[in-house]
Amino acid sequence: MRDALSILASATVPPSSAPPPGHYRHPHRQSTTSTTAKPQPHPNPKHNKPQFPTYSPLLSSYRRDNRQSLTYNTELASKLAEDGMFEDFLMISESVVASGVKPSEFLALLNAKCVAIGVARVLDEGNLHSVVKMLFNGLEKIGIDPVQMFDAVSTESLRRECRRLLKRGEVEQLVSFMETLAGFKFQIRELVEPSDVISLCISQRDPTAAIRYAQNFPHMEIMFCSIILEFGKKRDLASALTAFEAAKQNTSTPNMHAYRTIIDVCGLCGDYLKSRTIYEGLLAGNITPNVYVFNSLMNVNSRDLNYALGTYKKMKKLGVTAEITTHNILLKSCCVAAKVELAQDIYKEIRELESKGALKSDVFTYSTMIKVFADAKMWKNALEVKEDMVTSGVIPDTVTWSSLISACANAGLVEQAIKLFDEMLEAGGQPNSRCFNILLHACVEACQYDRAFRLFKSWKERGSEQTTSDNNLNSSDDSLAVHHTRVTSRPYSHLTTGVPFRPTTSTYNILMKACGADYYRAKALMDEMKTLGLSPNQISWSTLIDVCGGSGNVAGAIQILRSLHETGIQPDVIAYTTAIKICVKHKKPKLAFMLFAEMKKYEIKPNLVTYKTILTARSRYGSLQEVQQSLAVYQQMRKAGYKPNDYYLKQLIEEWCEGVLQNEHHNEGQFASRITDFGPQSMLLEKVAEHLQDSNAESLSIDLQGLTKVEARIIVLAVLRKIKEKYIAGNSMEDDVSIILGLQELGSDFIKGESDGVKEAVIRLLEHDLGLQVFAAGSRSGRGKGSRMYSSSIGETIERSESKQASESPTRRPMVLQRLKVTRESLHHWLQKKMESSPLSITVTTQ
DNA sequence: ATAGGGTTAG
Repeated sequence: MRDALSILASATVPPSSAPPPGHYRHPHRQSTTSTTAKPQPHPNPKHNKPQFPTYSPLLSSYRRDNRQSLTYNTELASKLAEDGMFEDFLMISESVVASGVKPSEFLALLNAKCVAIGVARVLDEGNLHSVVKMLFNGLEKIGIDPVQMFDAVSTESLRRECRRLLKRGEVEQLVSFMETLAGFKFQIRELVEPSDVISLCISQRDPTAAIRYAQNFPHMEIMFCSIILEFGKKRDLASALTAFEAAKQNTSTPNMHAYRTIIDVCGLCGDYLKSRTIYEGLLAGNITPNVYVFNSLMNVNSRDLNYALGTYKKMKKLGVTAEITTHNILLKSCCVAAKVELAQDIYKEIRELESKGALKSDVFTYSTMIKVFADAKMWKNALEVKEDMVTSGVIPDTVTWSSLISACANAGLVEQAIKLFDEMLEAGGQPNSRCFNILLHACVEACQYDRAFRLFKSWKERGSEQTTSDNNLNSSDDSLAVHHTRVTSRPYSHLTTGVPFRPTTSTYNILMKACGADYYRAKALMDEMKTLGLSPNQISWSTLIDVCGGSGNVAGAIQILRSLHETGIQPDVIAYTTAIKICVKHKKPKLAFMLFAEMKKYEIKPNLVTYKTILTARSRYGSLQEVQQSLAVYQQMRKAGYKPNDYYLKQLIEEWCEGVLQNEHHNEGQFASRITDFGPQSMLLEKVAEHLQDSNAESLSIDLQGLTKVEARIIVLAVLRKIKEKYIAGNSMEDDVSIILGLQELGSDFIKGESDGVKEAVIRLLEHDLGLQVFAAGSRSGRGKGSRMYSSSIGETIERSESKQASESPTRRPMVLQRLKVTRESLHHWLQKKMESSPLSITVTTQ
């Protein structure tokens, strides 16, 4: 009591004296009381009601008489609390308790409503945290349980504050508040819905706050898992991982649930490698993952069949029992990898385990297996699985039926698909949009476009009938069925499904494809889709481009692509590839290349299909520039990591190169080489591309090292063709053409291998076929000595030259880079001759 | 707590 009073007294002394030692004072209050002893309006302008002033008569009277009644003191405390002056409230409270009043007694006498108003006031002032903490600490020190002091009304003001912070998105404030309240044993779950707090943390990408909040709950592990999962759903792997690490720190025993959750999240975020790292972390810590962790790991990595199988083995080795889900995931993995046989083996194994009672196949097992066969177009096997299923007493669900129908659709069996659809209805199955779509697609795949439209129309009509007149269902049902039976002589029960039909964007996309080349019909479908509140997706646009182009309207197709940009939709690779295909199909290679350049401008990466499509744009050789263009595409393709095994381009290059010979009197129409002679790993196209690059224009050196005869021939011809094109364009030859053959040990034959016969083949081509002059030019011997014009007897010349060189150095035979030189003069002569025999070329030059 | 079905380009 004395202590409290002296503190109280010090609060009123002028600023010249020592600052008040009160530990209840927060900085703000301290400054106002120390700078002025005079009354002063509350610093918060919104706060109209003046605070309980330090000079108030109540306090003065208190100072005058220490021995006032308990009632008076509690009234005073309530009043102070009501005005939000909790420092003073605490002083009074402390003095009351110090005078021997039991905290619970004091508490009972306090006006709870005043406390509630005061709490609300303090919270409104915005200095929530420190004030609440100060108050609670003070209460605790006195021996009053803060929770006890908060009745329904004041708790409601806490709750209101929580809602306000939540609405404002003040995560830090809210979570700190929660921590404080939880520290005083408040049931924070009752103040604010935990999922709302977590959601706020997730939306603000604040995993730390979420974890801090979760730590206040007895079942924090479960909350950690939901935090990890929620971040995953937001595709925020980094935050999910932070939450996961925190979860690990907070639990003494490894939380398998958290492990499997983070692994699932890795899958959601597309980072399957990370899931492996996490799993390896478990193994490294000598912790055996449970079956859920293994299932999740296998599922996330199901695109990598070997990994999934390896994990399965590891799991067995560690003594973890695989369950049906584990096997289902393995089947899925096989399905993705299109490994039908392996899937069959696993399926057999499952059935064997089942016969032993170790396992029970479920609807997932059968549906997945049906999908395996559906993808492989093995519809009969798919139907067999259905029989297995029926004998095992497992009821097919919508997904099972859909997969079965899809199996027939993929095999082009419309009738069978419809039969299954009917069977499904008879069995009481409820088709959904996906199922309807599969059936429509079955018709489209089999080019039964009319049928697709008829089905669509009947389903739509049925849908509206059901919504308008449910009572007339039966009569209209029958008449409709009978009508169709008469027209088409089939039982068509699928027209009367009794299930509402809700078309989706996919439905419309499938139907748009069924429009064939009828652009206006496809366009009308797209409009209809929009009126139903469905939005066209990338597939819709690509299909529309395809239909438009297919109708012969290339400009229209490109226009659609452009309009996509204008409406803020980024066309995807497929939209561009489709447009490029249209250009190629309508023999507009320039447009195709323009679109190809455009897509790259928009940073849309071409894929294998795009490259293959664009490379078919030039089916016949044209100008050097055009060949260069194709070759540039080829090089990009290689750079992007696609296999360089393109038949079209090789053919194009070969044709273009051999074109050099077209005007020679021999070789008419006959290629000396065949494209099939190129090895699969051939660097030919790379080399040709290199030689034809404009940057290489002045370099007249051809390196034939490591090439086969056929390849060497193509390269030489390519360079000659380039020279010819340049010549026609007005660029004359400045130098000899140098051909590098390879290293040769002096006096010996060429190093045996692929280069065998290259020299002879090249010389034959140049001298015999083209009538050019060729010199041998070993780099060691120089022009005067080693160079020798080849005569008609090539072999003899070489032999003489070689034996002479050999005798010069009998003991040590150095390596020499063998070269050939084609003289500038003979090239000029050849070009001249070609101009004469090719009037078109002359026309080009004179223009 | 995990697993299965539909539509676009070569």
